[in-house]
Amino acid sequence: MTAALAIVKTDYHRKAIFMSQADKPAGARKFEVTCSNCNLRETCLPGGVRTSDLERVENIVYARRRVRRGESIFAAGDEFRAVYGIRSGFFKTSLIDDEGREQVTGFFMGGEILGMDGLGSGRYTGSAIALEDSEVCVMPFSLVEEMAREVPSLQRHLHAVLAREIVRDHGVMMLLGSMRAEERLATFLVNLSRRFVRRGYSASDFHLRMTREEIGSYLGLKLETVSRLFSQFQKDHLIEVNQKHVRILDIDALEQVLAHK
Amino acid sequence: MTAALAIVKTDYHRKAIFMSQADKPAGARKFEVTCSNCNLRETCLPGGVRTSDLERVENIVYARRRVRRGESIFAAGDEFRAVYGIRSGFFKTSLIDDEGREQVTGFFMGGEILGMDGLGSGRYTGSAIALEDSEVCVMPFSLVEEMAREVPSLQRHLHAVLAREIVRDHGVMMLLGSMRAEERLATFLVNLSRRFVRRGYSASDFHLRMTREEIGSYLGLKLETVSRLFSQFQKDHLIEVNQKHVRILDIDALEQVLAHK
DNA sequence: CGTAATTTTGACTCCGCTCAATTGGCGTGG
DNA sequence: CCACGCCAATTGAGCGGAGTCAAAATTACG
Repeated sequence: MTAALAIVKTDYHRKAIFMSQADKPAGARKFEVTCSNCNLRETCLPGGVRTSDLERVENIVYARRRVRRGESIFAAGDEFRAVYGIRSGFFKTSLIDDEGREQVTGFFMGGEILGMDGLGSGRYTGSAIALEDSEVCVMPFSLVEEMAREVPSLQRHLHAVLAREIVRDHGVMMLLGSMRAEERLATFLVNLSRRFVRRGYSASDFHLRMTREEIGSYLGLKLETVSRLFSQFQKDHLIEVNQKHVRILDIDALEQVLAHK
Repeated sequence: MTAALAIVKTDYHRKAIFMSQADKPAGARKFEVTCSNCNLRETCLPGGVRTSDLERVENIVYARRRVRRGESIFAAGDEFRAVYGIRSGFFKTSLIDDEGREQVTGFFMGGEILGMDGLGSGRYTGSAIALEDSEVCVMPFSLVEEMAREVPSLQRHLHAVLAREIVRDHGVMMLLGSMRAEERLATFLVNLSRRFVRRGYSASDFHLRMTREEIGSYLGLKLETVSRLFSQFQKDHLIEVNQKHVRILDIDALEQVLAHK
């Protein structure tokens, strides 16, 4: 009990330090949904933490923050303070190189974690931008680290989340390094579909939140090529496309696109 | 003192469990060089751990392991038990996809850490293969996690190492997604050069441990293209190449290759 | 020392890029 | 409500960079 109180105290101390305009608590809203009853918990940071520890662990969510479409939750070069769990919405992360070229490094949705790239250097190396109105859970990293020392299951899951990002990146490297254009787009669609399913959305019917240019950047293709491939896939009865709306007609065939070189 | 003893005891317990043919301690050799007097400490896992804690932390190096050129320290699918700090030598990491295509995901040298991709799933997702006779420090991950809970500076550095890998991967994504062939190879050479310098080797004169095919796989190019680019760079007096030996003649010009699209 | 592996170089091909014009969707303001 | 303008997406024509196929040269290694 003493220990628990000490932790709470520390939390408030940290919160005072951490407080900023951008991340201030949204009043009582904070407690409407806690990690305990969040349906995205398993993919998110507190995943795998057992119920008895969860009460303590959910204190790492220091605030919720709403972001509108087009806004960023952090930008390259910003001081690293927190990682963000996506409560709702859709994001892209990207890097800008010296010549101003944008490289989209990923698309992220509910339950996934943003901002881990800042952990090494003390600054975020990329930016995270909302592609639709969204809400994120702000998890000050000093709290995460502190709690991870005390709750092994949280520590393990933090490591798993970091490793998952590394594995994901390696997958993208494989995609960019050794796949042809059609395979890249098919992979992209299949991957999106799987992630939507897991969140209870339709596997075959969804709305793309990103532009052809953003898809192209992510896949190492030009936007015209992406557009042509969508048309091609439609002609081949693999999908139906209408602007940002996609319906997958033949997921097996789409997966076959990957299978035969 | 009691605490210290308890840890030591735990270490031995873990070691007994962890013991395997592949990773068994190489007798007394283990203690020739410890983390304290290892010149690669700063890049490696114990980096940033202060001297007073170092004595405890160096117990995470449970053994040294020699690997000959061509041998792997772990392969995709192997059970994840440890991460490996490179004591000496040179490695590639790679993935094999369903069609048997290899994608080289990175090249690694002294002080760098291998195996972190296994952390999430309990199995390594890629393989690490020595490109020359090498030696690695075996760090059982259960020990690393345990110690990270007790030594905050180790915890922080572990996170930094994981994040560094993520940032590195994002850099490769940018390279693969938005650079032309010459830019890719120039980036690769400049990057190698910088890493050699930091380890006390020549910035301009080095031996490539990998084949043209491996470079090509890493850079998303065919081996013939890599070969042609080497010849091209030589013709332009940027480098001198003779098979695996490279001498950089004009590092500034090489960096310029990146600058102008 | 002989065989296999790696590297280089050439000739040709083709996938994805560039440039350009057109269409469609959507919010804003008259 | 429609007209306008802006941005996103589509589609076409032509080109060029990197891939493919092939052969020769050089090196590594058992």
